[in-house]
Amino acid sequence: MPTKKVNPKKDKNAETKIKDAARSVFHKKGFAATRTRDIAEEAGINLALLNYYFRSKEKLFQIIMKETMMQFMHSMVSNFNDTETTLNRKIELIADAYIDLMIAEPEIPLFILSEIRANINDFFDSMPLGKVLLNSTLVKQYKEAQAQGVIADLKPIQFIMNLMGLIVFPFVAAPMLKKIGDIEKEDYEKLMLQRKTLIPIWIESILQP
Amino acid sequence: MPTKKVNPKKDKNAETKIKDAARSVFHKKGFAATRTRDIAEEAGINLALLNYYFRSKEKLFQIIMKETMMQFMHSMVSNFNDTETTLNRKIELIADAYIDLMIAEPEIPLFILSEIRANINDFFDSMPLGKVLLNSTLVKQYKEAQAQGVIADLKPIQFIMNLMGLIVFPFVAAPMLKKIGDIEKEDYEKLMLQRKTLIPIWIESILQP
DNA sequence: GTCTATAACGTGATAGAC
DNA sequence: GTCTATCACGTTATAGAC
Repeated sequence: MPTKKVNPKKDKNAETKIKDAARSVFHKKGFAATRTRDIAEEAGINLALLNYYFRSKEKLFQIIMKETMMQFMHSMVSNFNDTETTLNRKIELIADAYIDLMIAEPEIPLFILSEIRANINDFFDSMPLGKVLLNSTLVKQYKEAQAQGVIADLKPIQFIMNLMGLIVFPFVAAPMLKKIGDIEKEDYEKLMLQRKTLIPIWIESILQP
Repeated sequence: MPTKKVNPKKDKNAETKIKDAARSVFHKKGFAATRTRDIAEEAGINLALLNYYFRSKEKLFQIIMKETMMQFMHSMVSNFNDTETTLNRKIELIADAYIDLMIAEPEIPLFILSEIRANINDFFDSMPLGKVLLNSTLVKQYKEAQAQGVIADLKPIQFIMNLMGLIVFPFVAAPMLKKIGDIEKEDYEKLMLQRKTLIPIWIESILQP
């Protein structure tokens, strides 16, 4: 059995190189602004190989889009439906997981929002996200807490908007906010890490009855 | 002196029709995904007229982008720098103005965020938004309140992220949130109107020391 | 599997008649 | 000012040699 190579870049075959490059370029520029030549160049392969392996730009994009959505939704769905954790703890875990993900891949949220708008039905047809969130354990616990009167009377969807807005918006608007605040990348990440602990506190104070 | 026509669509000349169509299509699809033929069709004019009046797609886009940024920044800068209003009142006015604007033109926030990312330096070079917000009256009042210990110790930029996130995110993510919550356009607008009064309350409770 | 060369197509832009 | 016809170019995709 051959030992795994140490350098992860060196032992990648052409197909993997193309996919990785495609992910990077699509995430940064979106479908329409991306040229297949950009991807080939970034991957360091011949342009014809892209079509050889993936048939078309469209098909390659669909693969990347699907994987990216899955990656983004996965921790959401699993965190939202954990039956072992309290409401407050879930909020901590969600903030933690998403901020880590977006520090690692800051292009993802704006990519998803832009491409979903361009192609709204394609994705929701193939993944019935529809009722998943509103039937989640998190929302059940939220409604229960409301019935007990321990949190404010606020629609679940408003609560989710607040939670996601506080978590995601600073990443979606990062280029603008960095300019406004004259903040370097490393300092911006520190601000985001602070928000991991602050957001659960803020959400709690918002929900005070 | 000729009386103004009643129907605003009928008396528009070709140049105005093109600009209005361009704004609409660019806002919806962004620069890269927009074809000049889309604009011409939407405007109901001949494709050649677009170049006759605006020279190029690029030039036309720059005009739209500049106007849109101005529209979006205008109420921000003026509200942020009003010396007659208290901090709490400013937050109310900002939420009110922005939610009204985005109900009227829901495509604007995602358009701006996407195109700024694609073209980050072009815009901030021509409009020195840099220090405008952090030197604003609002931020001065915010710091003053902190010095007096009446609000929590939280960096101004974090405060602005929260405020903007709570206001803007539901519009940026509207297509996704509508699907998740199974919400129609009119009901979604009602939720947004509720947030006008809720956001100032939430911000206040977040800032509780 | 990988390359070069080129076909096929879409899009931005213009020439020139009216 | 407005139109038709067309050019010029960039981009996606493929044929065919190796």
